[in-house]
Amino acid sequence: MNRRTAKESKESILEAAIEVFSEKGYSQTTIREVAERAGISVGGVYIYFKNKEEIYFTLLKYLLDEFRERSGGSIEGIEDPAEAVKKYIAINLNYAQKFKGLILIEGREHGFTSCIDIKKKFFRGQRKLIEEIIRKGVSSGRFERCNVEGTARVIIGTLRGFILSLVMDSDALFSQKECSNLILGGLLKRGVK
Amino acid sequence: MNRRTAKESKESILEAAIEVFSEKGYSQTTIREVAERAGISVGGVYIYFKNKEEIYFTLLKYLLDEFRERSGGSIEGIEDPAEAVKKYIAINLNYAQKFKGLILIEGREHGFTSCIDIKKKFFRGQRKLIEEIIRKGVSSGRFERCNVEGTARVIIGTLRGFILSLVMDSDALFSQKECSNLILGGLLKRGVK
Amino acid sequence: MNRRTAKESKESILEAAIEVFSEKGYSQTTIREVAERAGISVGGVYIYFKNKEEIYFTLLKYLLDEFRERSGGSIEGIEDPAEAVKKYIAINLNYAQKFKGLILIEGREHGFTSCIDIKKKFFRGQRKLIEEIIRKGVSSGRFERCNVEGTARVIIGTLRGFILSLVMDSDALFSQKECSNLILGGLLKRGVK
Amino acid sequence: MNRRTAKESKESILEAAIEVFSEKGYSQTTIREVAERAGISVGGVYIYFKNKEEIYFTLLKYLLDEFRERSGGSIEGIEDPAEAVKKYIAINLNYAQKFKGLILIEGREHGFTSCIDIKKKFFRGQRKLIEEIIRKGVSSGRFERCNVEGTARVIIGTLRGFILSLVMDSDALFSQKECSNLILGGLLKRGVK
DNA sequence: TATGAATGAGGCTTCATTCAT
DNA sequence: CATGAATGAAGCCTCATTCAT
Repeated sequence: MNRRTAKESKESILEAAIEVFSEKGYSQTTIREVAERAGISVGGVYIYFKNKEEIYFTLLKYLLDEFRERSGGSIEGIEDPAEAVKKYIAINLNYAQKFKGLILIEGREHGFTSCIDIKKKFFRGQRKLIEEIIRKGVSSGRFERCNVEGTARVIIGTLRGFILSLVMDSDALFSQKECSNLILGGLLKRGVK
Repeated sequence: MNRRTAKESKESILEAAIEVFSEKGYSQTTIREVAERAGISVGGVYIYFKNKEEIYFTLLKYLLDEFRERSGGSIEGIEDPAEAVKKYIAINLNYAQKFKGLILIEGREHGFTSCIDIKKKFFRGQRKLIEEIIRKGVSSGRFERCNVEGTARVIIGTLRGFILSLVMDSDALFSQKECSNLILGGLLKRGVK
Repeated sequence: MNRRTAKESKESILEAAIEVFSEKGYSQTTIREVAERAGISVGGVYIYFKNKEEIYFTLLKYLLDEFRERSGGSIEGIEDPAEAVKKYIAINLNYAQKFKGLILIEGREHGFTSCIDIKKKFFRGQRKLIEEIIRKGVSSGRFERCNVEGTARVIIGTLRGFILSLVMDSDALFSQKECSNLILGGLLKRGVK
Repeated sequence: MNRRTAKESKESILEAAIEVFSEKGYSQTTIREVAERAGISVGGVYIYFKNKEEIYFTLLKYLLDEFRERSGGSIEGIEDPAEAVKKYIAINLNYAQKFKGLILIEGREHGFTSCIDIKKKFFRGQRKLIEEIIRKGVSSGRFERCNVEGTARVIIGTLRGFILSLVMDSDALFSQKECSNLILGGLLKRGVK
């Protein structure tokens, strides 16, 4: 018997699940492996979660919520929109490095509507955050006038791409600095028409 | 019975496999379904391919090669580096829309070393392509001076992110134009220090 | 914590078990559900019963005993054997309606020797009861001369069939009256040789 | 590999399934055992049947159909309604002895609507058969005037009870003769009352 | 080559039973 | 006595792969 409390057990399962899902993806993750890493029996997992999907869903929800809070909080006080963008990028990349595969990769491998919904909501929220920054940047004159919504979408996409890169070629990363530079400055020469 | 030549059979399997892998991902794809869509028997598939992994590998190789050729060719003659970037982005997004899931998503779901290698090589090649464009842009004075390698990496990452977005929220796409605008122009106001 | 005495606990488990076994059959009944309906913990059940089989066995024994007493008692004073048969049929059908599935259905689903024995003994007892009635009927001239044992067996079988019908097609029941009529009067025309 | 044709395999599975379901009931029957007795692998069973339920359903349908045909056929030509009843009883008991548990017992252990429907239809059909015999017997003057539908219901129930007895106390059977006697003649003395 | 029945390992999930608290 | 987390065996089902034809 294990002396852990129910809460501890549940958490150890979730922690193990983060690891395994991140390493192997949803389909390749077996409950057995999650259980082993969590130091619990296979049946024990089912005390806390109805099924594999629920583990994934719980995890996803938890991580997205945490990220939402964290990213929202860090940016709040920043006046300079360029700084806010940099900060937002930094948080994203750091968080992603930590929970690699989990957050952004899986998405079509299993068609869980619940997951799709929660993700859409999350990305919509993030887009609103970026849009706010851009809008502030534009009205303060720091940013070029642009299609705010489209640009926000592009930035979100960009960051996802970064994270994907993190996952796939774990060696060949690019720096946050280059990333911020590109997004803020673009490729074209200043002053050139 | 069957009129198809060996080559035709093999190709029909690959075509079916593209479809199914794209729709369902690697794990969720069954040989049976591939065989059915290819109009061949289950056993027949194993005449042409050693196993599931080899189908995936062959497919990946084929698509990456084709893309490499196509993207290389389209850009070759373009003088204006900004145009070349736009063109490159357009090709990427079009191609991705066609073969969605296949190219970029799967990759960690199964740890096939062969696939990892081939992908790394591909992305390295693409990066070189971009680096070349950027370098040309910088030396011609059209682009800002910048860390060429880092920037290329970022652009590649960006495009992956776009493609990922295509796959995940198939509704909420952004336009190629916004994408090009951001990459070329950045957010910051022109002429501003 | 719990105010119940041991006896109360045990009884509440048995009551819950009657319900669940009747509703779902032996195999589909889970200890968890019995425990829940009894308002006790899973482990608590095992304080009072060695295992699932023992619960079933105890229950069966209890119900058969109760029925034996009840049916024996009701018939005892009745002089007219036809009335006694009617009464016996009525008691059977009423009791069955109450504990439907339990008594008669399960029985082969699990091969518990203990249960088989107890059932055989019960049915032997019931047969003796019927035989007694028939014998009395025959010697008093009310009943046709017949193979008493065989006829008793048939009647017992008949009643089981009724009860089975009760369980299976809970809508399409037949009346106690028709049942008594058939058993008492048969199909053939009176007076006809 | 097995040389059997698909049809042979499917049949051997069904034959094995009849055996095991009859012996153990639905819940206690494992696919593994059915497969073993059929001389096929576990996976092989699923080539021919979607799942356990489908095996059961197929079997049930087959047996009911066969029985329907057989019993209908045997009775058809018989003029004397009393003979027809005897014959019907004989067929029922013989058939039941052969396929014991399967046909009539299981029914609530699993709540497969498909099975419930098919059984109801079957029993309705059988009832019509009996009703026809009784009606003929009554109009020809051989049988007492009676509630035809109710009586048919009782007879069907009676037979089910017999079969149940067959299954449960496999030793203590009663004879077909006693059964026919009771149903035809009843207990009450001829000419009395 | 081509077929498709067959295999069997392995995944998910359930549940009777145990045991530390 | 009571709890309920934990165990682990066992069941159903899937599917990549093989092989007799």
